[in-house]
Amino acid sequence: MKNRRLFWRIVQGIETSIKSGEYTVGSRLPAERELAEKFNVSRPTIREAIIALEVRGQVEVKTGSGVYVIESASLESNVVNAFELTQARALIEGEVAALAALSINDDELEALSETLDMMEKNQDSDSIEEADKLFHKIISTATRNEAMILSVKNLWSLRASTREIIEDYKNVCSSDNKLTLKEHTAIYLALKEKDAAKARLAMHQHFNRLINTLFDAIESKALAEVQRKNNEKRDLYSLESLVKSK
Amino acid sequence: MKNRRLFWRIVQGIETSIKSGEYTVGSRLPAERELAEKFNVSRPTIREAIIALEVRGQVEVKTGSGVYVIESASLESNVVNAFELTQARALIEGEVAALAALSINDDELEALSETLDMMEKNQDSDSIEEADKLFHKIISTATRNEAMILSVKNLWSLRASTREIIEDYKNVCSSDNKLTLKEHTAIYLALKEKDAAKARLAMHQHFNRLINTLFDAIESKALAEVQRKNNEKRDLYSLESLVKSK
DNA sequence: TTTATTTTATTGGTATTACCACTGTTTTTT
DNA sequence: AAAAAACAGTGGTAATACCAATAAAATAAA
Repeated sequence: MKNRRLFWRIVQGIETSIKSGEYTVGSRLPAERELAEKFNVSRPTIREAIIALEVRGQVEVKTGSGVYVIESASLESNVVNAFELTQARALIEGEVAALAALSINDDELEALSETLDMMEKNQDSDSIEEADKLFHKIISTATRNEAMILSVKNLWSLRASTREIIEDYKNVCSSDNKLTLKEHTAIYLALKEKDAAKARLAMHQHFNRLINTLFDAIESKALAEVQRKNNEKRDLYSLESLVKSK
Repeated sequence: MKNRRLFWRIVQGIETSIKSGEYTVGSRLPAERELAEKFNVSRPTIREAIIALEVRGQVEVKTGSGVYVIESASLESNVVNAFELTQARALIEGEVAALAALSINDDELEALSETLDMMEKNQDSDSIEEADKLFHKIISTATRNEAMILSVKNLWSLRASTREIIEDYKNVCSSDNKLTLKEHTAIYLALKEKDAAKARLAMHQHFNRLINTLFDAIESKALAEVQRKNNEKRDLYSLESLVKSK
């Protein structure tokens, strides 16, 4: 997890300065020579950091003028909370399951079955998360649709990107891993029957339970004010209004 | 469109070398000093290019050892064809429409209506594409779910990333823009009624027609051998087997 | 001979310096 | 007052040197 190379430290430093508002959107960063002095590194190192920021789409470099902070720079990732992510996963992976039911093969079914065993035998949270990840990955692969696979992958990296979400998920999964196993099994059976509608439904139920557990987990540790907001949102993120209208 | 800064040329050069198979996946790139000589630039410039490639996730740098090509580096973009993309958009944006139906407001409905006008009045393909893009973007925004919005955005950038897909889409959209307008209107009306199921269905029908048009367009210009393959795939990408099972 | 250790060459990591090209401002000229 | 020229500041690139980590080769030990 350590940033070995020096320029990553600079990237991090500049990023936090952008987030904190020290360098406002659209404004110019200090000159490379100044930044070099400020961070006590050489100018090439500063340049490397700026290029990394540029490739990430956070700054824009104008020759002869300066380095400017792009608008929609930093904020994007943090606005996604665990509920939004879970709802998105429910809807997208629901369709993924339905699609996979039509084209999954015996090898993949076998691989799915193994992840169930893995989840049943190992009780440590790392192994469970590993099995969980593999389970969903196998199903997305079974769709034979690279665009769907990429979408699922993007959602997963979104989950991994935010510390807050990681925390929330960890609490939920490790506590109720028996439920998770049960739901995974239901999905597996639906896929085995090649029943698209049933697979979609099972996937929805899996995530719907996850959403409710998330709410309970957060409520149990949250302040009263937060509770109010969540109760208002509970309807918003619930799948039930969507499911019933089918 | 020109790559002003020198290191972008190097990035491009190395990328094409990776794609062409000159540098195979997992293998080591030539040393920085060699690359500098090969491209006739200085070593710092090579380093900048490598950092850009690293941030993009195409290579991995191991201190003291070398620069290695990441596995999933080159292939991703090209394996997604127009059919896969359209199927994925159908399924995901179908759910997006259903979700949006529950939370869309009057301002957004008004904005949607304007895109319909725009598409009706302007007949040039650029304006139509602009209106199309805006239409789908407004709906995704109406979900109030950043993860869904991001997913739609990712699919759009996937569309823009592959020249082949752009070509295919351009043929379809400009030829049948009256159909597109009609289908967009149906989606709009369903959203106005706040009918999630109807919105999803309308979105599915929109993309299902697109898939079929894509097949026809490609068949009309393709060779006999390609035709055979496509006919086999037609079932695979069709939504009908999914829709009927609901 | 096999294994462990040391040496050595190679590679990336960083710093320093210098000079160029581009940009925006200031000053000078018209 | 407007246009042109000079200037200072910025990023762009190059060259060089030395450091640190790695991996391969040579050596020593078993």
